[in-house]
Amino acid sequence: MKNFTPDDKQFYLHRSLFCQGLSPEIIANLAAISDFVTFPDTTIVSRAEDGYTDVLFVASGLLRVSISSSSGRRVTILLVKDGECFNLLSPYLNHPRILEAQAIKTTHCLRVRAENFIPFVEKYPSTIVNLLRIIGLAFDSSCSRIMDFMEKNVENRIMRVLSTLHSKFGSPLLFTSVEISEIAGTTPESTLRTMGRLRDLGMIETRRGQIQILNPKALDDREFGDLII
Amino acid sequence: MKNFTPDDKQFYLHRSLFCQGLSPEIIANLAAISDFVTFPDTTIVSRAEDGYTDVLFVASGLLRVSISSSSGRRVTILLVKDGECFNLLSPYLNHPRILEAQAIKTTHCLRVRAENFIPFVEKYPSTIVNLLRIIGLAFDSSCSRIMDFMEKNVENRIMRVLSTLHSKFGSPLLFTSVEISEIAGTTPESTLRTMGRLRDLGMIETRRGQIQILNPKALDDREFGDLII
DNA sequence: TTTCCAACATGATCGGGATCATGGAATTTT
DNA sequence: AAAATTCCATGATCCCGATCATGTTGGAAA
Repeated sequence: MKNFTPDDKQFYLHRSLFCQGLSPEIIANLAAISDFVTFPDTTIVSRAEDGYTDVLFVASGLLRVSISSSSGRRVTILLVKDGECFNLLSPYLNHPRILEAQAIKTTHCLRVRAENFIPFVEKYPSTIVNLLRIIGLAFDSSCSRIMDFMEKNVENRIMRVLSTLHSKFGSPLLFTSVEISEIAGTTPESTLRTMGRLRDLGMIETRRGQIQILNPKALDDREFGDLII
Repeated sequence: MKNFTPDDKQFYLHRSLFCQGLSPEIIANLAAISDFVTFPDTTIVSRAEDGYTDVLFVASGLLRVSISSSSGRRVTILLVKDGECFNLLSPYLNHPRILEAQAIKTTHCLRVRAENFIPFVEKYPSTIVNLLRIIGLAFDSSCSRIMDFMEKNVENRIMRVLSTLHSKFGSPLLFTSVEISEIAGTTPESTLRTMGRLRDLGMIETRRGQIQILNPKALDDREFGDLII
């Protein structure tokens, strides 16, 4: 990837969620304390408990934020795409975190070190509104997932995941049954069985590694608010 | 309850988590925009989707923050006791939320309206650090719960809940099996069966409405980080 | 083209925990 | 004191979904 000028940085930041509505001056300052980093596909960005505190603004590519258990099972919490950011909270948390992040495409990011991010936010408190809105939505989504685990069966959880992915990434979805199962919190077998049923019902079409959503509305379920992946 | 002077307000705020390390000037300002409110036992403080945006600093009593499903099941997300706060995020979220809050003891709070809270934080950006730390811990706890649902059986979840409640409220715990089950995300029957086993193992003692934790360490489980209730 | 591997598909089994049911014990109310 | 209510306790059943197993298909690599 070519070298990036300050203008390039501002270009990317300007279209990020975090910077919506912020003044050019603030964005310029954020650009000044950021630098470009590239994570090739499959790179592990951060591990659980490793104390990673950089804030990343994704310019292109995709990061998977997940948690792994000792039994080797992984749950995907978030898929961070261009315009979104990762690790906004870590600068403020001294405790090591259980989240881990991996690039699942070649991913270009703007990186801001915690020691620069904290003073930046304090200097420009108008950024707090966006910051807390982003965090708030993530928190509510997380609560929503807890309710899904309590109340919804595998079929409903997968329907919701497909619907959410569809509105975020469009169609067709380029995910395998393993990836879907890690998001929905189930097994690949159950995912395939469920998708088989949905296919029979004419709600989706599947090919190897891709899923066409034919009827997004039928998959929708807002009982516990918005799900964010 | 008697009338409260500004000094009383500052006294309570000073010992709250949110105000740790903040200057007296900031605390005085927060006191100035707050007013005392009392919620008698069983009062519903806010309902899902009702757009409640006041921030509450609990001075005494207990608030239960929970989510209910259409089938009538309730999951307890947080128990907010003195020194803790409720609804820090709502001022920043326009969407109605799925959380609901109820006083489960007579509860005295300092209340700050959203329209005063937002300018307050912007005026004193040093509050952000505490704010984001509190939110961050809650978010991580929420992720931790998702993992618990995925990986842990009812027995382990209940052990973890008991251990967490014990370190927060001390011994004996004044909770019924219904309340424990709503925190652990299971049924009262499973809770009683599990507690029966724990009793046989000599880890707890139970009486009607109270639980003595005899061996807190044996109940502890930190695989997915700290649980916050 | 053959080999190899990842992904898809589906059957069979098994168990954890929800659900239903029943009864007893402790408090509170009348 | 009797009645009513809430909580504790435990047995019986049943079902969803994890797990194990086996086979197929598609695409890439050798």
